[in-house]
Amino acid sequence: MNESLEKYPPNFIRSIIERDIADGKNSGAVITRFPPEPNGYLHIGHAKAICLNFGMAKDFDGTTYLRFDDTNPLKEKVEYMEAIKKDITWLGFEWREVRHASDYFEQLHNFAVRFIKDGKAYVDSLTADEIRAYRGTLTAPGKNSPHRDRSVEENLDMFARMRAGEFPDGEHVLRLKIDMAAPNINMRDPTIYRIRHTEHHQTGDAWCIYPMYDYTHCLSDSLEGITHSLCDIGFEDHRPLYDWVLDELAMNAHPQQIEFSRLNLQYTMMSKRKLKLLVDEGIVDGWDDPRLPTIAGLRRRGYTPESIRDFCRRIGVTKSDNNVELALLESCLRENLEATAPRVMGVIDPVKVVITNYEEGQVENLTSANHPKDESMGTRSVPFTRELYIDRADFREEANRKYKRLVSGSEVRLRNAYVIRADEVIKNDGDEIVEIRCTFDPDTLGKNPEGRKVRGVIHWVSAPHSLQAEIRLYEPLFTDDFPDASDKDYHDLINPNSVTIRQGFVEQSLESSEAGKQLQFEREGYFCLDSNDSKPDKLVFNRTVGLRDTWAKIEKR
RNA sequence: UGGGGUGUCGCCAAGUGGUAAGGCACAAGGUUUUGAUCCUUGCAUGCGCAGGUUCGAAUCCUGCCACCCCAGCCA
Repeated sequence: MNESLEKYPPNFIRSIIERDIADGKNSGAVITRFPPEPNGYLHIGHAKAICLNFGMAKDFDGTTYLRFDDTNPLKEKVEYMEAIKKDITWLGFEWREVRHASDYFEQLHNFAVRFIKDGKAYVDSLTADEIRAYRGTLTAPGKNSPHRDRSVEENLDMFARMRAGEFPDGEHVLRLKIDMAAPNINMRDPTIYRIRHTEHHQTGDAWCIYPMYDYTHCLSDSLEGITHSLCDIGFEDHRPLYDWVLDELAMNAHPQQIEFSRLNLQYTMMSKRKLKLLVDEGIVDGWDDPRLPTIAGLRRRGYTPESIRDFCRRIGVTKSDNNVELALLESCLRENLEATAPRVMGVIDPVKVVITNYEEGQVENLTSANHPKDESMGTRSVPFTRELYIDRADFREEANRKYKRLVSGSEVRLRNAYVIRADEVIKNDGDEIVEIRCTFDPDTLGKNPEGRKVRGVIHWVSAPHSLQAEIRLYEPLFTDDFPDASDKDYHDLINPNSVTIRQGFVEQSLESSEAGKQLQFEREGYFCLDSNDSKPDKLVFNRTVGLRDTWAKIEKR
């Protein structure tokens, strides 16, 4: 993929950065950060943020920090941090440095003490419920806490004792003293520290008070010298608080927070909380289940980093609500795989074909191109024998002229091999076809027969040489196109056919295929070996995505 | 009902006062030993609605309308 093509097309964030550079703001530097909380796996919505943060910085010769927003030890795990790093790297991005919000705990604490000394923060001893009641509502102003006017000395003393562990969880909090009547609820004396007697995955038992997001994020950004702090639109009305904290502290660096809208993708959900439920309830196979929109799931399914980056570029960056069609993601995938995936043959729903005029025991090694347009991908040898498998959908006893496959009494081309004619059908007691007896025309290898036109081409494998394989076909996990927006419980929206298991046969050359390597099963779609379940003696393939299927559309009419 | 946002083709999205890019999807045709790919063509007298300013408005002004987000000691 061309470097310049990888650049983001025009968008409002790019415009802001360009203007800042032109104005000489930040001496022309562009420093961004990707700040995930390690409380779950990354999904395609995060990919949008990753591509934006890393991509934008790269486009302007800037750099990007990976910062774990680890201010809530109750929900976070090192396992998630490792998974996040792996996913970002796999997507093709390099961070300048890994940081943690917890790296700044000491500085954050010092700033808090400064706020107290300046009379701009106080220890509140109301319960959580009382704080909520005092906050007021969307339309009614809040009331001042009775503890709001504690003296600086008392606040200092109590905050020190909070840190020293003298109080149980929930007994006190530290709040900023702003304005309980502010129309923006985020400005009604936000809580910035709470007591949590919990071990932290990075700082161990060094702390029993932990700073909250709004307070931590802006200061972490400032301390790192972030120039453009890109976040999702949910934080738009937190921006006044972001700016307030930095202004009150007169921080040297005051990053600019810019909000963009989250990705909404058809037939899936992006909420980390709900994804975790799907995993915890066993509705899916784990965070890397190929039906999930997680980066790990997409990877296991067979998606490529290039296709995901391309997708993120094509969906653009705006502040408007969006409902992106799955077809766009799939189109990016197919475009990438069309060019890069070697072709092979695999039969998903096999039925036996016997070529009655082909000598028993004979084996011809036919040469097949690995790609129809890219000769550099080379060729491979595919064995042809008397007994083959073809797909059930590629044979009909009767059909009209639109059907261009094998029909009783007529001919079809076997891909990369001969033209055959169907002579006889053998069925079992259940009226199910068990064998199709055919004859082949030996003069049709690499050339068209004389005097007649053969319209169809179907794929096949040699019965004695092919390898048995489990093939997993996927459909969307949800039946509703935007399950997150549905009124119904998500359990009632699960697609019962989200995975279909088939026992098929694939050509011999796949014996040594590696997990995750993309292949095209000709006429079927793109597949890869499952990284978790495939074994040398039990191959398991995931269908990443099917080929565009014009025939299915015609047939539907 | 307070505050903050958003409204350009079925979906995404450029556009920043000079007469509606592009992609996906869809449709029609051509090539083809993948009903794939590729190629060609078509697809908004119109930019939430109504007024106004202007020679000229998706872009500026006014007033409406619709939708989304916010009341964690989560991020």
